[in-house]
Amino acid sequence: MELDDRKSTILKAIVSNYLETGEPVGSRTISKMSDLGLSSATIRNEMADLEELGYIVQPHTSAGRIPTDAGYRFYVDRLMEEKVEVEEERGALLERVDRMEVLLKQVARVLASNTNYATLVTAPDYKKTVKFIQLSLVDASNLLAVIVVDGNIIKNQMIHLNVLLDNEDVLKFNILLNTFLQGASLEDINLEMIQEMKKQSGEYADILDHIFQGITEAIHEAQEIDIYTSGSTNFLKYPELADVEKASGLLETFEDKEELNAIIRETEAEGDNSGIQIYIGDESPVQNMKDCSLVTATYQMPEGAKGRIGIIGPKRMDYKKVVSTLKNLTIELDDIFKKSREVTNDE
Amino acid sequence: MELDDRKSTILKAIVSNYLETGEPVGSRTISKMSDLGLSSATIRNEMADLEELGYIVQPHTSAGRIPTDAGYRFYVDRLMEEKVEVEEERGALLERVDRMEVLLKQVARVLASNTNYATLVTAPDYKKTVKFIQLSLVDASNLLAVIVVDGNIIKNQMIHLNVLLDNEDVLKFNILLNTFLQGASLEDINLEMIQEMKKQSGEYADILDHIFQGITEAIHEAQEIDIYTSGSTNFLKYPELADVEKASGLLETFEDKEELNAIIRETEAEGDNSGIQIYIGDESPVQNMKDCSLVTATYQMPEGAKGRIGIIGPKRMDYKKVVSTLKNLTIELDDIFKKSREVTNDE
DNA sequence: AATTAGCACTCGATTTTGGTGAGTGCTAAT
DNA sequence: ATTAGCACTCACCAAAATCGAGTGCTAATT
Repeated sequence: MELDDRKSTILKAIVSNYLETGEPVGSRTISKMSDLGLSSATIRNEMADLEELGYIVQPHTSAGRIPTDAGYRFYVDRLMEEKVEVEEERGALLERVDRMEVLLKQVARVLASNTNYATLVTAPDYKKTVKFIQLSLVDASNLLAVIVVDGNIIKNQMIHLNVLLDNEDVLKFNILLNTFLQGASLEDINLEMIQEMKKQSGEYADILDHIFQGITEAIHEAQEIDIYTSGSTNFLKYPELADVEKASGLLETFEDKEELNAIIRETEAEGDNSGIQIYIGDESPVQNMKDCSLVTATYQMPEGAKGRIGIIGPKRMDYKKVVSTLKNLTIELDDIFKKSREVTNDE
Repeated sequence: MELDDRKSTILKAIVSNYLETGEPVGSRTISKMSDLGLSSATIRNEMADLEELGYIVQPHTSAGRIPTDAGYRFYVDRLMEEKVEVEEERGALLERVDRMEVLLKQVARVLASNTNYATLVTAPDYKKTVKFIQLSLVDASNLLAVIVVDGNIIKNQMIHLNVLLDNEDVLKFNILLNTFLQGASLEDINLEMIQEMKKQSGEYADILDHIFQGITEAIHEAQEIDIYTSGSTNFLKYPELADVEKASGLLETFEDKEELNAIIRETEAEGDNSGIQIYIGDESPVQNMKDCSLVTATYQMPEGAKGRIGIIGPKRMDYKKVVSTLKNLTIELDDIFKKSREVTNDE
């Protein structure tokens, strides 16, 4: 199934040309464009072969050829020389921001406006163990619970009280909570643990119940996976996706964070080397996206937590540019994390 | 410019019919549909008058009539009898949720799925005075600032330290901060105030600087206006909006929270009685939305803070249903707020 | 044996044509 | 004031005609 040099060259020419123009490309075009110095007739013969091998198809008789998924795949794997080389000079795409949430939103936005595709960014998957818990009395009837999770994710929960507590009580609770929960991973915090704590707290058992409820909610919240998107309207810029049918399917998928998350998780499962993964057409995990390609990259925080950046666009996508932009962005992002350990924070 | 009864009846018939079918409606249809017992010829004469008055137009010669913006306006103001009456029995559309953020997202979602239009919901405009500030030492080099704003909005900020502080220092800061800032409205917290505090803190001035920076950021964040949207893909369901041109304009507007916010603010400015406002076509504040109608309603929290719920759809929209749904939702929402003062919280 | 020129052929895209019918405006009769 | 009647308009649709890019095949060329 390996292609000889000439076929490769021709396939590459076809794909490149199609990526640029979006029109099926004919033998004459290739004959003139490539430096092989072959007539269109010869090219035609080769194209017939490439079609038989499954790399290209004719949308209809008497039209030029367009790449199949396999054709794109071959192009991406073997033919596309990455001009990447991390364009140092272009300098920073990202503005340094301390808040994780804002930073990742920015990444999604910058990527979308740089590539003109739809983008998504997942928050890093922290270890998620409890680092610190604090209750404080905001006023007579409101207790504020603050939970700091590894990676400095902070969650708050306001707890309404129907008994009066003084600061001393609160202090006691704080000690109790921290003794039990500090260092515990979120998944491990379960009913047993809570039962045990209640036992130790004696008289305060029912208030504690109330408090636990709040804390549990906050913990659930901390476990939610955040996902940021941008540029979903870019779908409409590409004629091959712009019909109502497809576009609304895509946009719905893109609005549904749950599903997006499932998708991105799935891609994550795949073993990975360079950090860049490309899913072309039917290779992608979701039916709705069969006319699209998905390209993802992994970024990493100094502590090892990883997150993903991805773009979704038409199969006829500027893969070179996308891969290059993605690489640059992850590098920049890694860098920001490295340099800015000093400030991290909430939500 | 007032219409006699007959013209009104005819106009109403035209609009109703058009809302249902989306097709231009002809004289024969009206003649048969209405109970006026008039021939199509008579209707035709009346329609000619209505056209002259600017309430209806023909998309082309030899087509039926469709309402103009003025026609819709007249319908909405005078002809549409609201079947509303708050459908008690239908019961709760909303699930009770404590977290404001989740609740409002839910409102947007429910509204979108109930009406099949795009929806947006703004967070209530709290008074925004500082209720409580607390610093705590998370670990040796991280200080956590928690700020609770009136309405129980909570913001966190992690502050990295390059000096060692002990709990006593932190306690001192807490007292200082609360003395100065408690009860202050966010807008009032300015440089002068901070200068003053620094003076009083003496030796700790430069650490305080660092801390203020964090707090200021958190306050800025608290001032951001949250806006939640849902169902933007519904635009594509309406043929009159589904061409790429318009749809992408709308979707972009809808993705841009800044702009949305500006829009909703603008509508707010308008004096208002029933809480429901309707903007038809060109009446709407944004060019992109000239083929749409915007309907907004105001909800209110017991403390008086107000927020808005809105839907955006094609001009040919089921105004009755929308108004009714909107009214029911705001009532339900007001109710939830009333009943659930006990728990409020973060973000 | 590989390449190429030449040619008939295919088929989507675009334009042209003509027919159909819903709906109108106007006039004359009721 | 209303209505029946009629000529007229024009979007819409389908069928037919035209066009041209691009093909596959064959026979000639290197």
